[in-house]
This record gives sequence, structure tokens and C-alpha cells, in this order.
Amino acid sequence: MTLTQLRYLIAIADSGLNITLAAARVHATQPGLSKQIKQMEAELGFLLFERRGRSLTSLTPGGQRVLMHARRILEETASIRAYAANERGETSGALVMVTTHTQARYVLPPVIAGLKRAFPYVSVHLQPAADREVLEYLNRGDVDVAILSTAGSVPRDGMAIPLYRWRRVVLVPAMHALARLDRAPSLQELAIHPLVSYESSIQPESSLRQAFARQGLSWQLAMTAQDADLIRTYVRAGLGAGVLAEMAVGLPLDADLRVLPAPPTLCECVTWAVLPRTRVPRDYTVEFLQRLAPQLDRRDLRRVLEGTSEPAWPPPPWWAEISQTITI
Amino acid sequence: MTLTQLRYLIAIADSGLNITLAAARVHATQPGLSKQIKQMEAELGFLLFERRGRSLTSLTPGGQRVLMHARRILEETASIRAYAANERGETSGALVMVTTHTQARYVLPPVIAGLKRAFPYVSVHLQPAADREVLEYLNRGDVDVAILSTAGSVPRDGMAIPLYRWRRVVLVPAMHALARLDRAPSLQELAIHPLVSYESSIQPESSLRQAFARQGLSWQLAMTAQDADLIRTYVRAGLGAGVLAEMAVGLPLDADLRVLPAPPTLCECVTWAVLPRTRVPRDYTVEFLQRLAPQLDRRDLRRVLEGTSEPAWPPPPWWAEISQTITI
DNA sequence: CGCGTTTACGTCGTTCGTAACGATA
DNA sequence: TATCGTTACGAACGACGTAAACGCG
Repeated sequence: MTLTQLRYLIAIADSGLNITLAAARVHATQPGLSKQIKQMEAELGFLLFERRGRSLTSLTPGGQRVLMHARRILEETASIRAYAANERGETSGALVMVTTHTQARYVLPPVIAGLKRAFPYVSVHLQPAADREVLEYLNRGDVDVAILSTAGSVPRDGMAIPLYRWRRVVLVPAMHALARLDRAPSLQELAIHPLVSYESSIQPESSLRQAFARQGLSWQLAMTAQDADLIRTYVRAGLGAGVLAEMAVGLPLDADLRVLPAPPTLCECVTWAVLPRTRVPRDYTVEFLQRLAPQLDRRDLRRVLEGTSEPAWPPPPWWAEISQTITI
Repeated sequence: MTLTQLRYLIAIADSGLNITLAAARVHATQPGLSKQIKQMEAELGFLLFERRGRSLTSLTPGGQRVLMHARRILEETASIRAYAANERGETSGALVMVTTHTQARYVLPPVIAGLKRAFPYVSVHLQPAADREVLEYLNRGDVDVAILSTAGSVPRDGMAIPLYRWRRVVLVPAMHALARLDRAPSLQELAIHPLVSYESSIQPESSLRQAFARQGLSWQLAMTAQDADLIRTYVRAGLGAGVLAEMAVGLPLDADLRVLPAPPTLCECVTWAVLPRTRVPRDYTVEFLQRLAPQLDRRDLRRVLEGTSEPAWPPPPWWAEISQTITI
């Protein structure tokens, strides 16, 4: 058993059991992978893959077990390499982040721009994903940091660092009935209008859906979109009142739209950075988090990320300080 | 970076930085290890060891970090191999356990004998250690299971499985003043006599010491020994009243000695099996635990040990069932 | 017939062990 | 001078890539 073999196993599993594709991804030849897998199976004494004819159809139970351990092992080797790169003071590398549209479009641009000024040789990869896909990417292990928001709950797969808190806002055309209000509408007032919001509102665990349900209100979701720009466009087109993140309504505001605070009963959201557990982050990754949430102490951050102190997020002293809200 | 290099690094660290000794332990030659370490240092870009002249004096901070990751990696590879060996139905292998004298002498013999009947080709290594050393062995990673007792606290380094509960007893010569009592002496009654007990009683966290301290009693520890046989010998010699584990006073009892229950205020002890976290146990290891604590459900045991379900020991339903006490 | 896997084979790189050398106590 | 780590060298093993064969849709 070698690290190469384990890397090949992971590559094949992550390439949909296509050895040729996996070979390209690891910069090797297909027969090479084929042979190494065979050799590993011979050494372990059981098959890693189910085969029909010559093609791989699925992982065997044993294969899944080995895959799990292999991921952990490769994660540790990556940590060693990352530590070494930090130690050498290397400033080049890749920062792969997976995040939702709102973050990518409204929050991250200035942060990433600043990061690139500090680390010009870092190539930043921004992988957009729907809310629930984000953590899947993280668990597959090819992502350095996930940026996502929750309303209430703490993400559990990985090391979750609270970055900032934000509220939702209601966006309506200037002619809309709600536009005359000079205050936050109540949930009741909101419920009588058709709404336009994020796709995640469809899901049963959506906080918007639950807020209405808790008060026994019936409401109508006129349409959903992944993307705040689209929501704004359709609000302008008169499809309904938009419910979206405050970060997404930057100033200067379009003259034909009005922004109201969301109902107070609609809970606050928290944006988190989630890092794979046990992975040692590169210096520029810490720099990125630092820029994203300046209130975090850099040494605490590194200490927690390196696993030398137990996380137990969110720790009381920190949590109190996370009051600052980034809005551009 | 290869698995071999990481294995060499661990071997050198665990051999007191003696490369020659480490080479012998991993069945390789000394120049081989020397070269691999050098190569690894070149690849990582920093030194793993501090050197004075040609000899290694200590690990560098970086070396300690790499060593930590290396241990985790090798642990995972060991898990893969163990799983494979189980899958192949292999019945040979090594079971290395570290434990205290009481367990080794009074509890384990019939269990190990039974295990050897079920798995004749397993070689059992019994590593005796003082209470506090036990967990060090475990953390170094060359031990499969530690068997140890605590009074109250739950061992934290590793996966702790409660096996059985036991109480202490008071052992006195037939002529001793306490021998006339037909009941458990109180702590007060015990305090006026010199005592003979385990070496761990010297330490401040000793439950015996704390029990006296809590009641503000002064007491006298006449002598200590690691080993119940010695305690019994010195009790017989008239040095004082023995306070020792009930398992250590087997029947038939020597005619010249009397056994009394310990004071009720002296708390109950729990014997634990502690396994290295994340290590997949061999089938015979599970069999061993099963024989040691028959009340544990075998499937639960394996499920917990394989890490597929979170432990959170002791879980309420189990805990209730751990009432059975093994006394031979 | 295209796609993907397996098998066969030659080359290259790497590792390993033996042996000689050097430093240190 | 004995012990331990480093360097040097030759042999053997193993991994990799190219090319061809095989199954399957």
C-alpha cells in the first residue's frame, strides 16, 4: 500500500469510477491506475470495486471503508505539505473556495481583491454551488474553505468559524403597497403579498418557510432564484416583494426600488467559513479569513485551525464580539 | 513523501532519536533511514531534527508537527490493514495490551485463556505499566488496547469502553482490631490504623487520599506497592490494614486474613478498555472485549469501534446494564 | 465502430544493502 | 577506541508510459 495507490483510489471514486478520467486528473496514464488498483486489491485480499465486464460499477463495502481511510490519509499528507509550504514562506498556491452566489457576488470581491494584493501568486478558484451542495464539496476534500450562511444552526461537517451576522431585507418596487411603510413590515403584512426569494426557500428547513409556519400564516412564493440579481430583476418586473440578504442591496439603490427591514420575527443569519477538519491551512487562507472577518484574532484563528486547541465553536468570548456586519 | 519515510520518522522518534536502533526495529538498515529522512527534509524544506555534530538531539517544532500527522497516517493505514485482515478471516496476529497489575493478575487470565482457545494463532502481549503510564503507551500507538481502572473520571485519550464496576475491600490479619467488625468500617475507623495500599495512593488525585481529605481526616499510609500480592504479604506481616481491589482477594481466602467491605464513602471504581481512537480493531480484539464484558452487545461494540456511530460514552442505555461485576 | 479497460513489454528511476569513511564521546 | 551517522556504489526491484488486444454498447 502506497500513498500513490490511495490517491488513485480517491481519484477514481471522485471521477465517477472512470479510470481514464481519473488518470488525466492525477496526471498519470490509465493503465498505471488500473494496475495499481489491481495490486492494492491483491494486497488487501478483497475487491475495492464491483465490476461488470471490464467497467467499474460501484465501490464494494470494503472499498468504501478503504476510501474513507484514504481520504483521511491524504488529508494529513496535504497538511504536512501545507505546513511545509508555510514554513518555507511560499506565497504561491491555490485557494479553492466553494460558496453561494450572494457571497461570491456581494461580499467576497473586495476581500479577494485585497488578498490578491497581499498574495499575488495565489490562484483563487471560486466554485459556486447551491446551499446544500456546499458541504458536499467540502467533504470530498478538494476544497479549502466553504463560505455559507445559516439561519440559526451551526454547520457540522468541518471546522465552522462564524464570520459575521446579517439580516434579510424586503425589496419592493416604488409603487408597491409595502413601499409606503416607513418601518419593517410584520410577517402578517408580508404574507398577503406574493414573494420572490432564494431557491432554498422551497426546502422545508427554510427559515422563511418556518417563520410563516410558526405563526400559522399562509403565504405565496411567486418565484425563486439562486441569485439576488435575478430576484431584484423580477421584483422590478412586479412579480412580488423580494426577501433577500441585506448585502445584496448595495448603495446607490436603484431609484425605482425601495428597501425595508425584514420582519423582526424573521431570524438573523450567520455567515460561516467552514474548513475541512484536520487540514492545516496555508498562510494565505488564514489571511483570507482574517480579511473576511477582521474582528477575529489572527493568533487564535491559527491556533484553532491547527488543532492545537479544541474549537468548541462558538466560544463565548468570541461570539460576543461578532456583532460587526459587513455590508458593502 | 512516502509511507516508508513517515514510518521511519516515527521509528526514530520512538527509539530516542537513535537511528541505528530504529533501523533494527523497522527491519531496515541504518543508512536507509538516514537517507530517507534527509530526503524528506529536502522535500519539505526544513529540518525535522536538531543535530549536534552528527547525532540527533531533538525534534524541531516542524518535526513534531510532521510526526503528529505521520502517526495519524500510519494509524489509518493500520486500520486499512486490520479491516482487510478481518475481511480475509485471518485468525493470526498480535494483540498488544497494556494494563495494571491487578487486571493482569486477577481479571485477565481466564479471559485471555478463553481468547486463546478461540484464536490459537493470536499472540498476546501483556505490557504491565503503572496507572499513569498506561495512556502514554496508548498514545504512542503501539498498543491495541489499554485496560485500566478509574474512580469516577472517564479516560479521555482514546475510545473508552466501560467494562465493569468494582469496589475496594479492606484486608486485615485475623488478629487485627478491625477483624472483629462484622460490617464495613467507616472512614473514621479506618483512619486510625496504618494502611497498606497501591502506589497510586500517593498521588494527590488518588480517590483514597481525597476521601480522607474530604472528611478532614488525617491518616497514615504505612506502605505502598504496585501489586496486590505484595499488599497482602505486608498485611499479613502486620504492617497495617490493606485497601485493595475486591478482585484481588480471590476465594478460597487465606485463613489468617479477614476481608471487610470498604467504607461506603469510598467511591466505586470502573474498569475501562481504552482503544486508540480511529483504529479499526481486529476481530480477535473485539472477541477479547466481548469476553471481558459479556454484557456488551457485540454489534454495538463493533459499530462504535469502527466509528460509524458516535460514541458519547457512557451512553445511558448501556450504562444501566453495567452492573455486573467480574470477580474470580 | 468508439469507448474504456486490461495485458504485455521496455525503460527509467528509486530504493536497498554492503562497505568504507568521519566524527564524537 | 567504540559507537553512531554519513557518503559511495552496485544490484534489484518496482513504477511508469507506449502499444496492442479485448469487451461492451
